[in-house]
Amino acid sequence: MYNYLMYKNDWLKGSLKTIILKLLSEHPRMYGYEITRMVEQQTENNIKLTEGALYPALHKLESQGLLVSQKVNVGKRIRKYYSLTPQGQTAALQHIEEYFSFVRTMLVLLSNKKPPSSNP
Amino acid sequence: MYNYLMYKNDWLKGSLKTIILKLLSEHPRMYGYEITRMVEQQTENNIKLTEGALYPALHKLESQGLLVSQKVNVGKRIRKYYSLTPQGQTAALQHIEEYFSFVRTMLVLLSNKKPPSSNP
DNA sequence: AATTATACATAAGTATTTTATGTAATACTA
DNA sequence: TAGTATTACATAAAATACTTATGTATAATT
Repeated sequence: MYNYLMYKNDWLKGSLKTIILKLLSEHPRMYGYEITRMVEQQTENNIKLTEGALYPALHKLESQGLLVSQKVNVGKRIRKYYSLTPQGQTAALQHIEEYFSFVRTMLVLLSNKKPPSSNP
Repeated sequence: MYNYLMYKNDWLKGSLKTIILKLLSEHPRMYGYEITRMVEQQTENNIKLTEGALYPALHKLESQGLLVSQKVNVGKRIRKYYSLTPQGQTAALQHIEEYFSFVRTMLVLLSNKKPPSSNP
């Protein structure tokens, strides 16, 4: 139905980790589905995460020790809540800082105006 | 020696096309090596394109009709100059616009502050 | 003479994402 | 109450883009 994102380009590639770390740094614990919903809500449906990308990314971050998960029964269904480990907290802050730095660099590159022509 | 970029992350993935289109929209023609140099210069070495990524990207943009190339002999060496086709010009403007829109969206997501705690 | 810079190119390997598929409970609606 | 949509997890094949490595060759510098 939907692509990964409204933006047809690949800009979001590599930003999934950044988004996950950011949301978890603002919320004590979240589960996967909740993350997709919150991203849609906060970006007014401009960014839509796909499950096929999100769940493996969460698993990887957990295997790297940045996240821990906890399964919680909700009725007969299971929710898997993720939260940042202490290591993950540090990594998240640094990661987000670096992202801003990256964006600043890209904006320098993309905001550059054509240099004045050498003709008078 | 260097990675694709100083930023160890994958944020630049998918932005290579954007960078190429931007530089070519500001310069009537450029060749690959020149693009890598200009990106380094303008980003103070924060972004370094690798040839293994750049050349295939240029080829692809050309095959898509956004660029045309022209080989020029410089001494005994060959330079391959690229420039935007009319279609490429339009695409570049739109692409860069969309990139800014994407960045704005990401910044909304990543600048969100923790909502005030419900405790008094 | 040797190294660095210029200038192109491709190919194997890796990583990330898309797309598709699967399972199952719960909620809504016609 | 039957069908659809939503919630909620997961994985696997295919596509894609990039890194890393390699190759060729000229020109400039040390």
